[in-house]
Order: sequence, then structure tokens, then C-alpha cells
Amino acid sequence: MNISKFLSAKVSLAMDAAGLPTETNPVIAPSARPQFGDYQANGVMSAAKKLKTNPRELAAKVVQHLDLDGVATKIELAGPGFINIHLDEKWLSLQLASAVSDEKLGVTEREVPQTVVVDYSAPNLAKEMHVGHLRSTIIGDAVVRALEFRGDKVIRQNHMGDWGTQFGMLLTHFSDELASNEVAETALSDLENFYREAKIRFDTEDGFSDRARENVVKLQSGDAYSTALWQQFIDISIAHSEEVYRKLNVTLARSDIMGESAYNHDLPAVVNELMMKGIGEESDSAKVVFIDELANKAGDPSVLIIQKSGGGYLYATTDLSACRYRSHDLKADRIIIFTDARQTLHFNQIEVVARQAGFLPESVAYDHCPFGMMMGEDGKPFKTRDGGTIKLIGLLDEAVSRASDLVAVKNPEYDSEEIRKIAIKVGIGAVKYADLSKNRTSDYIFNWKSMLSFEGATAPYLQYAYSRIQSIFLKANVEIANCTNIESDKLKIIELQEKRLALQLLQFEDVLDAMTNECAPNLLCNYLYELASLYMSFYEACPILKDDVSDEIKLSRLTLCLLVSRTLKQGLELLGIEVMERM
RNA sequence: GGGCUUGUAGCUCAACUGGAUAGAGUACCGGCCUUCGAAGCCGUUGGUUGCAGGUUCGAAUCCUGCCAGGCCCA
Repeated sequence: MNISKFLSAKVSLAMDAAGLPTETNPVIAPSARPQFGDYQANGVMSAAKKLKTNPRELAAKVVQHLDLDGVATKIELAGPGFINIHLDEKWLSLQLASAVSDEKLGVTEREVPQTVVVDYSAPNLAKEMHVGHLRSTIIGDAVVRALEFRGDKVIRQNHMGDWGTQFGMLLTHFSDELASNEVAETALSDLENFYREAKIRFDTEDGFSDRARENVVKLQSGDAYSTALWQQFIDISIAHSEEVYRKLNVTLARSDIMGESAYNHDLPAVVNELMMKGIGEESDSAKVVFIDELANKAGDPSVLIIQKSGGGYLYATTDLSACRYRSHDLKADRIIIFTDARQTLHFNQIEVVARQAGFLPESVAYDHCPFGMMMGEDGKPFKTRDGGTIKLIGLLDEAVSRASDLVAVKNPEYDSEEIRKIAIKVGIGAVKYADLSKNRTSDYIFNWKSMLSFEGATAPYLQYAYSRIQSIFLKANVEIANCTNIESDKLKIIELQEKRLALQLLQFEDVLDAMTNECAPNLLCNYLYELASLYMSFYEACPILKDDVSDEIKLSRLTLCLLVSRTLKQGLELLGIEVMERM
């Protein structure tokens, strides 16, 4: 059940009946203040502006036609034309009882499922994953999980950087290491060091850079030895990424990899097609596309190079090929790409050109979702001082280690194995939540302290709320089935805290819709925090297992507890954060 | 130089896309553990939403011009 959608439909009917244009948006939102009811409809006022009529009178007409029998107890007209809706507690109980009895908590599946291609993570295989890869990886994964939960068919695409001139240098160094009897896995155990060593040789060693360039040519021409070497290199590098994915609890698998190299065979065809269609043209012996749609005020078109003068291809060519593959071969209805904001212009160009070329039909949505870049604690770009980036794996290990210390202090009676298990969930959860809860588009300030904090609006707070509820059920001696099968009139919404909790619980689908539409996991994070926070208040104000609580109230409140815990668990799972029975 | 983007409490962020008195966390201060789990709860303090105009019943949100940070492209 999506209350906003439900009320939207009802108010739309009333607007129709009141003679408003059918496309008028009712603009339903939870009320700003308790005295304004539970939900408000704000759409009449802007409609009245367009029609140049009195908003208040128009709103009165809409209210007259608004049929919310059994749903609302009161519908009020307020201010210049607000319509305030007070929902009936009995109706809320009905929705809650239905949600708690449902496997998916009353969240409906999309009427028309879409095929959604989601491009995320995409680390550079020449180097190790560092903290800058965190966002794309976990934001993408959260959106993917939510889309699947809503019933869409998701095709993950890990567009890994497995190609480019830097591999010439790396493979030359790699080849030398192997020749001196080094084991491949050992040689590449620290990719950062390996890259640095290769770079130093490239810059200082006589003849090395020439060999590196030769290797690039060989690799591009399909030379067997170079190709085998390259394959071995990226296999080992992929294994490193997979270790990070495992620790991060990210769903990407090896079969989701569709690296840059996978498009190599198609690049000449992409350029040819653009030239034949008259979209591309020669300029300074390179092949380029002039894009008038993205011109500046002076009318100078934006320029996209698709083939360099030397004949080499670029990211642009690869990304155009990927567009065609995803819409034609994978039959995508929607393509979502998570990269940092620096690539915004690039992907805008790609979209325009791909649409012109027919690589991307109008029916296919193309959502480039940029996110802010990583800044240091001084608010300035996170510079790699003496080449030292923070490895992602190191951050994760530190988070787990800190969580472990905390768990051990708080629970001296737990054995080391349980502490370890809890620490992994708490530590990794804290890192992910700290990142996911921030608005995607703003810049990202990297801060150890806040990222590893276990207090306030953090994953451990949500996990704690969940564990508390589990502990109530351990003591309650009530069959879960009594709650899941509860009749709606046995579910009493009496106290203010119960009402607030009930309303929040029923907004789960609403939030998932917003999250998947906007590709914004922070909306789900905020929702879950609000839910946990409202639960904590409810918990303080409404006794459940105390002696003076009647069996009837006990069952009713336990049912709320159950629905909260299941919503928390499900919501966190969509964020890739795990819960535990006790912590 | 051109383009994109950001600017909200000391700090980190919200604000359901133009709605009513801008909210949380953190930090600070004051309460609450003889028990449904204190990783918690309740309360206090903290704001000229970068600045100046404009659009209208109504602006953090839209428009224009500045200021500042960041990024991308010559």
C-alpha cells in the first residue's frame, strides 16, 4: 500500500468531478504539523492559479466531491486552499494488519516490470579499490536491490577498467617479474605497490617505456602471449575486487562484469556507423561529433571525439557501444549509470549522440546518476599525498576492528566467535550507512570519525532497535502467528506514539518508489532512521510486557513491534546492511 | 575564457521537488538505569537558508546578477 498514491487517486477523482483538468497533480504529502491532519493535498492552489480562480472556493468544491468514507474521519479546508486529511485509525489498523500478514510487508510489485540495466562500481583493474569506489559500489547495489524488490528485472553491469595504455607498462613489469620466477599472485598481492614500481621503471629505466608501448600494440593486435598475460593480470585483480565485494556485502558477481575490453570488437563499427549517418565528421584528422544540443550561449557546439587522429579509440566510443548493447541486446527499458560527477558532461554527450544514432531509442530511459566527489577533511579535494590513497579494504578492516572492541566492552559475556560475527555486521553497516545516508549529488567529505561512529543516526542504531525487538519476542512467549494473523480490530492505535509509528510503517512503499525513481538510497536511510526513532519513543511510552498491560494491548503492541522489526530488516537488507538477533 | 555543480545551526546532513512556524544527528548544558537492552529516551541552547534583486497568496527550492568552493572542456 502506498498511501500517497492511494490518496492521490482519490483526490484526482474529486478534482475531476470539480471540473479541474485531468492532468492536475493533487500534490499529496504527509502533513507538516499534527494540527494539519495526517496528509495534506496542496495541488488545488497551483491549479487555481493557472485557471485564475479563487483557490479557496475551488478547494471547497474538491472537498465536496472527495469521497474518503472509511478512510478519513475528517477533511478540512485550511489557509489559502490546503486540504487536510485526518485518517481513520480503524483504516490504519486495516492496512497494518494486511501488511503484517504479507511476505512483502504490503509492498506491491510494479504493475509493468521493467528491464533495468544498472552500471555501477566499475573499478580500474590496474589499481586497487580505494575509498573513492565506495559510493558507486554501494549506492548502485542498494538501488539494484530495491528495484528487484519492487519487481523489476535488473541486469547488473560492472563496467570495469580493464583496458588502456597503462596496461602496457603493467604487463611489461609483470612479464619481468614472472621471468624472475615470481609467482603471479604474489607479484600482484599489492596492486598499488605494483603500479608504483611499474611507473618508476617507466619513467626512469632505459628501454622500458619502448617495451611498454610495444606491449600495448601487441595486446591490441591480439598477440597470444600478451593476451594471456593480460588475462592473468585482470583475473587476479578481479579477485581483489571480489574480496572487497564480499566484505562489503555487495551482490556483484563475476558474471556481472562487462569491462571496457568487451566492447573492443565493436568500436570500428560504432565509428563507421556514426560517419555513415553523417553524425560524425573528420576534424584535424580525428573523427568527432559536434553536438549543437549542448552548445554554449555563443552557439559553439560541444565536441565529442570518437576516434583519435592516430586511430585510437576513447571512452566515448566504448560508452556509445555500451549504449547500443544495452538497449538492443539486453533490451533495457531503463539504463542507470553511477559515476562521479566529473563525468556528467561526458554522459550528457553520450546520450545525445546515442539517441541521434539510434543506439538509444526514445523509449529507453537513460539516467546518469552522478555523485559528489570525495573531499578531504579540510573541504578541499582529497589529494593523494605521496601517492597514498586509502585502500577500501583497509577502511573496512578498521571498521570491523573498532566495532569488535566496542562489542567486547559492552558484552563481556559473549564468546569471541559471536563478537566477531556481530562486529562484521556493525562495522560494515556503519561504513555503508554513513555513505548511503548522504545526498548522492553533494560532495563527499571523507572522515574516519563520522564513518566509524556508532552513535546517533547510524546503522548500529537501526540494528540496535531491531535487536531490542527480538529480545522482546524472546521474553513475550507469544506465537508470531498470533501477530501475523491478527484481526484488524484487535490492532489498537490509541497513543500518539502508536499513531505516528503506524503512519511511518505505512510509508514504506512510498519511500521505495521515491528511492528507485530518484536512485537515492538516502531517502530509504532517512526513512529507516525515522522509523527506528519513532519506535524508540513508542517503546519508552508504551509498555508491552509490563505486568499491568492487558493481553489485548500486549498483542496489539507486539504486532506493531513485529512489523517494525520486519520493515527494519527488509529495509536494511535493501541497503546491504545486516541485522542480528542480539548485539 | 566557456559549461556543469554546490553553498542551510559550530560540525555532518534533511526538508517528499513551489506549501503553513526550515528539521535531525553531533558537540554543549540539564534530567532518566532496583531491569520489556542506556549503542537508548526526554528537555534546553543553537538560523538574515552565501549576498542583492525579481516572479506570487506563498521561495531554501524557480528567474537574473554578483560572491565563494569544486569539477569538466579549450
